[in-house]
Amino acid sequence: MPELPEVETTVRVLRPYIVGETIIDVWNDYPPTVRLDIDELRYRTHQQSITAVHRRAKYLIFDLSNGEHLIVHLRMSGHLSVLDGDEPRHKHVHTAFLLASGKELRFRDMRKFGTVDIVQELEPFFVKIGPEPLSSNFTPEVLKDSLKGTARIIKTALLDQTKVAGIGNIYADEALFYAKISPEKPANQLSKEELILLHEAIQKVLILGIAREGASLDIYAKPDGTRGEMQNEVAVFRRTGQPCRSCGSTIERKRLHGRSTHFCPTCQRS
DNA sequence: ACCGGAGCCTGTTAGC
DNA sequence: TGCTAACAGGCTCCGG
Repeated sequence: MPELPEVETTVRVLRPYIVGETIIDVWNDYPPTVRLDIDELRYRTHQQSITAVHRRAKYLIFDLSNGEHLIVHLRMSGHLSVLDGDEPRHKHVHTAFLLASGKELRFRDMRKFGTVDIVQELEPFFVKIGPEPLSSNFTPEVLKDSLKGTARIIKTALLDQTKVAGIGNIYADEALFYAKISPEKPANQLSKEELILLHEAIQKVLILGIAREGASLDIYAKPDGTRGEMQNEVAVFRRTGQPCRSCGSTIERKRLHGRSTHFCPTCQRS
């Protein structure tokens, strides 16, 4: 489940291997991944060099020399790597960008939920996406504005990418734990103090996640195949039945709107 | 305008 | 032990 820290880690590890490479062809054996006609993608990326790689929300963005932007979303099981073209493709690779150097940017995706897109302008593509939680523009006031319009429970609101960008199930649970807020509290009922705590907690867990190079709980790994370390530092996520590291209470799990939610019933009372 | 739920996938795990 | 069913979860679409 790549979330902001996992995508950011992918960008950082990939960058030195991919910037300066030139795309000469695209291979694909599962068309739904590519959100446009495959021949059009091939045409628009042909002989384009990759000038930069960056991230917005959970999307990876490859800037091309013609000014266009290749956008990849890893969704549940996506993984990007740069390998020699003569190495056999893993069976879950469904899209590959053939590079002039003979290498390939390979998109492995067991669950096939991932997407590849290309746009001329970034802004329209991200028009519905909420603020970047690690940008200097993201303040407790911005978080308050994002949440004031919704009576949904805070756990669900945090997963809504139009409210705040980049948070998924792991970091939502972790942030709510550090902010000592019940996942079931209505988002628009958070006090000013709670908004400040939640803002701080969101940044804390995302920064820690990036520092640990992501959480390899299931199949997430860095582009070079090595694992992140964040799974060793989670406070509540998938720690059901284990003692809370703060108060010793037993961590509970509850299904909220179809998402498993982990929390400490003592620390996260209100 | 907003919300909840189904659907998309397949490897792993739980349960009979 | 061997099978099936449930589960995992980000995002889009659809209906209320």
